[in-house]
Amino acid sequence: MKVSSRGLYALKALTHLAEAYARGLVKIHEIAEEEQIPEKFLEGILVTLKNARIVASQRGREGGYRLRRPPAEVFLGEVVRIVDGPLAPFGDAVELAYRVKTEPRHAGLFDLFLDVRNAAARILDHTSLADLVGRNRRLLAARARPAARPKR
Amino acid sequence: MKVSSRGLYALKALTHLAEAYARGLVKIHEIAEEEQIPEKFLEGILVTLKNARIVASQRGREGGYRLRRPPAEVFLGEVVRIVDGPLAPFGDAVELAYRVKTEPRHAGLFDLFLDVRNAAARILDHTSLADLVGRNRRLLAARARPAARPKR
DNA sequence: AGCAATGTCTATCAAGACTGTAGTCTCAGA
DNA sequence: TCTGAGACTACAGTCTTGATAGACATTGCT
Repeated sequence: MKVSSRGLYALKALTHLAEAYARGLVKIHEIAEEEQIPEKFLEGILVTLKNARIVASQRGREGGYRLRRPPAEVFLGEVVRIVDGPLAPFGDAVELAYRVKTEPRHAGLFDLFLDVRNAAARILDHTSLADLVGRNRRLLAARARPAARPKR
Repeated sequence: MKVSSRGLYALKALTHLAEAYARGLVKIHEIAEEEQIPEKFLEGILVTLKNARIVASQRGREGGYRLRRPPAEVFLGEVVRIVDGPLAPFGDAVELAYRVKTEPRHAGLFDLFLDVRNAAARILDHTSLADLVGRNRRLLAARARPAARPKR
């Protein structure tokens, strides 16, 4: 799997919407400005996310975007798959399983790729936008008082 | 991380060379034919691997390619990094660590990407060509007598 | 009703990467 | 010196990526 600029922007924008979830609609302009994303480019990304039913939009004055589900119910794996395709390092899970059976000389290789995919999926499909926001806070707090952090 | 056709071909070719390690030099033509890789394309890939000191070549009649190290000492992570770049889903490990510190609003995201990278590295940097060949054999054997395989 | 703000959509574009092909050069050995 | 093999250079077609422009549609407000 590879996360492109598009993917990174999508995740940053969704993080923004997650933090603003209680506030309701947020304008593209605000997101673009605060997250340092080219506004027009972000527009296209948000349309993709809207078609995938991750976000909803409201047109007209006082319009904007909002998450369609609570932040705790939007998982990063879903977002990455929408914007950047399958999590597998090569093809997708279905293709890999197929190749394991049809290319016996390299079954081990495709099987290994499946392991890598599953490792990524285990992380990304169990982390929600709410988890991300929490992680941000914890990391920030850890930076503020590094001495208080237990060693590990 | 994303494995391209180039990367897949590289890994297939190296698997071939690993299996033929005892035989010594192997001609490009043989690899291309048996592994179903466009010969001229494979040529370029092998040059890359030669420059990276993974394989060695011999010109002239009776020339060919061979692994420079025993198959048990060539790890897939190394190969993937040479052909397809860093294992991280975005940037590389150094950049991610840097961004965790310089983009506090998204520290959690980059930290998570580091987790994904580490999960992939844990697999790919601990699997050698020899492991791959062994895995092929085990999978093939499991297919030959599926009843004998313990359930799981 | 009409204006202004805002979001949507389509088209387009430039740059670069990726895949694959062709031709020529160079080297080693018979 | 001839031959078979890898090495190097160039290129073309296609796809992907990141980004921009501008026309169009919808809504709120006056």
